[in-house]
Amino acid sequence: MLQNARVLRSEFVPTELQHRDTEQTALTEALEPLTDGDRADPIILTGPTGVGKTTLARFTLERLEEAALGLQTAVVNCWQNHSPYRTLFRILDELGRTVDVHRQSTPQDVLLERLREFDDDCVIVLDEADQLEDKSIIYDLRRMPQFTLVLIANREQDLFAGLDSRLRSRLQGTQTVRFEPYGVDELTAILEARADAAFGHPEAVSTSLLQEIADAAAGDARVAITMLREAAKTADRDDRNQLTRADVDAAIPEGRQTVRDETVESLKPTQRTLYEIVEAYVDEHGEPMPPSALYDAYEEAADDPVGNRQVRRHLNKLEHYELIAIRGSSRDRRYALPDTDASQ
DNA sequence: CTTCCACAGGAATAACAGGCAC
DNA sequence: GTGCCTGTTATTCCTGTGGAAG
Repeated sequence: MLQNARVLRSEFVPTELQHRDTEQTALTEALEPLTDGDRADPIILTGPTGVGKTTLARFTLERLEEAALGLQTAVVNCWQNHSPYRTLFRILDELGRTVDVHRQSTPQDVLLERLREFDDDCVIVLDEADQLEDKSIIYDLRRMPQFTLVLIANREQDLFAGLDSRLRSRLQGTQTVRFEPYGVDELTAILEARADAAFGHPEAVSTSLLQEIADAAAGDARVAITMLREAAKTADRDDRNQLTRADVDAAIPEGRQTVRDETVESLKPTQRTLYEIVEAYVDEHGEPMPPSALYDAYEEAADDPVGNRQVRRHLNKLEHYELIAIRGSSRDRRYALPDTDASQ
C-alpha cells in the first residue's frame, strides 16, 4: 500500500505547509533583505517539539534560495553537534568548505577563520541552539557580516541562559516567532495530506483514525507522523491496503516509543546505562530515584564504571536532552523521568 | 548553634584517539 | 614507525549548599 514512504519520515519537507501561515510570513519577511543582497537581522523561532520550526525553516530557505541567487544556507542541529568545534565543522561542511579542513587535527580557531573568510551571503540555521555547550559561537557568527542567523529553540529563556550579557541584550531586541502546538484538527489535516501522498489511494485510512492519532500525539507532529508510519508499516507487512483500528491502536504506543528510542540510540554507552537505570527504577518504584541508589546501581551495572563526578556530568546531559528530570538540590536531589505533559 | 553528611558542580589536569608531518 | 597537534572524556581536588544530628 505504501506508494511513497518518504513522506512519512518526520524530516520530510512538504511542498506546502499547513497552518503555519503567520509564522511563514514572519520568517519570510524577516529574511526579505537577502533577496536584495542585504544582510537580514537575526531571528529566533521558539516553540515545543514537533510544531514545525525546523520544517518551516527548511521550507523557507528552499524558497529563498530560488529568489536570491547565490545565497548559501547551512542548517545545523546543535543537539547532535553540541560542542563548538562540531557546530563550526558542520557549518563549514554544509557550505562545502571542509575540503582542506581535516577532522580532529584542525584547531577551532582555524575553523572560525575559514568562516570569516567566507564571502558569499549565507543563512545559518542553528537548530536546537539552546543545546549549544558554548554559546559564544553565536556571538562569533553574529559578528561576521556575511551571515544571517536563524536560531531555533524550545524556549527563549533556555537560549538566553548562558549567553554573554552583551549578546543577550542585543538578541533580546530581535524578532521572535513563537509556535503554538497544533490543535487536533490541524494535526489531522497534516496527517491527511501525508497519508494521501504516502498511500496512493484516499480510502487507505479514515479521517476518524487520523483524528485518533492526532489526539494521542498531543500537538506534536513528529510523534503523530511517526505513529502513522508505524501503523502503515504493519499494514504494509500484512499486504493490506487499508489501515485498521488495530493498526492504529498498536502504533500509538509504538510511535511514542520509537521517538524516544531514536534519542536513546544516539547516547554514549555510559549515558544509556544511566538512563536505563533511572527508567527502570522509576518504572518499578513509581517514584524518583535518590542519588545514592543511582550511583550504586550504576557501579553495579557498568563493567568499567566511570567516576562519581563524571556520572553527574552525564546526568546533566541527560537532563539537557530531556530524557530525565532532575529535582531538588543537595540532600533531597532526585532523578526522575520528565513529565510527558504537553500542556506548555 | 555548631558539626556532620550527602550531594552538586567548578577548575585543573591527565588519558586517549584520530589525523598529519616527518 | 615517532612526535605533535587536536577535541573529547574521565579523574582528581576542591568549594558550596542545605538538611539532620549532636
